[in-house]
Amino acid sequence: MKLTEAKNKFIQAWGTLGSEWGINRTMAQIHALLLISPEALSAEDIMEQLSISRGNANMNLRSLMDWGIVYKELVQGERREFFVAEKDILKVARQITKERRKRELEPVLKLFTELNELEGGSKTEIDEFKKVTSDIKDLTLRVDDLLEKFSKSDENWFYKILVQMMK
Amino acid sequence: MKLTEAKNKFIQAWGTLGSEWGINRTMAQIHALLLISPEALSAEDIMEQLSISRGNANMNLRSLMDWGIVYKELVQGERREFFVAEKDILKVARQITKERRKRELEPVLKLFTELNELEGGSKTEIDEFKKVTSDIKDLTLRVDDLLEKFSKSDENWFYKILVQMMK
DNA sequence: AAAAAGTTTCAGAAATAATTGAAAGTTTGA
DNA sequence: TCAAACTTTCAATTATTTCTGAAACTTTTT
Repeated sequence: MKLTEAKNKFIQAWGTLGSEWGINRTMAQIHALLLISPEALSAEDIMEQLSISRGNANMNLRSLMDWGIVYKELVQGERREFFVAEKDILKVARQITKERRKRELEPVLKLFTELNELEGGSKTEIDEFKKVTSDIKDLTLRVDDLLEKFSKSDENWFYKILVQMMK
Repeated sequence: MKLTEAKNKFIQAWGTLGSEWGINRTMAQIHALLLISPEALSAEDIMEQLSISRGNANMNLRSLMDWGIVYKELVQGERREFFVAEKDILKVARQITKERRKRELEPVLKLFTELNELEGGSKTEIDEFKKVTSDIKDLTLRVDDLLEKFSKSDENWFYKILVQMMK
């Protein structure tokens, strides 16, 4: 397999994986492209290599920066901006975990906690509702906790989670 | 908060969470509805409560059954079919983990392993590519392994993962 | 200060995903 | 066997998400 082919496959695969997990395909592809690029790329480079418009490139680059996994890089004597991806994969994973937890898990967790406090007698329906929401809340809390540990961890995350789990 | 309101909020939230994580909103809503229902529901019940068409209900129910988190239930003397959700939330989580691993993680893992074998000298570009894909593959393997442990675990999964991690 | 070089925004267009509804298919039991 | 009761499928429609491209904006240089 040639390098170019391999690169394309990687970008494609990263895009597919992203969109299967709720991340915009193009955003994932830009990320992939930057990940495997030894130097910082300009918006033009990205637009060209992925055949996308300036607007699209710009929006998704901004998102990637919001997620904290791509940075702007200013090059001496160059007017335009360049972009680099965080290359430490563990750091990337931690960052994504942290953001998704904050944006998506935290809000439902809050709701489930509220729902779980639903007062009322013991009609079958209410019992079932309380049981299920309480179970879900408990599991979500455990997962959320584990993800939090991971997102705050250093290289020894495996060890840290282990300790945490023994509590 | 009244029960009806709480139910609706729950169904809504489960649908949103689903679609944020790559699962069809309606599929997640049907799942939510069944989860909090004390008895099995017919396709009609579901169509009515969520205001969706027969075709939509049917397709998503089939998907839920493919995922192994909803079952058909035959009621004595009733011609039509009823559906129940798996109520053991841990079991549900395990099942979803198992399926997504199989459908989505396994294929990319396979690709990354291939890409990682890319032969070739030591041009900066090739080095970078190898480095990144190898790092990603390693992390993915660890995550995949952890998820596999979880999806095959019993109630003591925390303990089991812990043991596994010590190896 | 104004032109040049670059960046951002956003309304409309295009692409993708989900849904409907009606026709085709199945199963049951008289 | 056939008609009633129910289920499945799928082409066409609708809804949602993503993308484009041009205009507005910002910064730098002369």
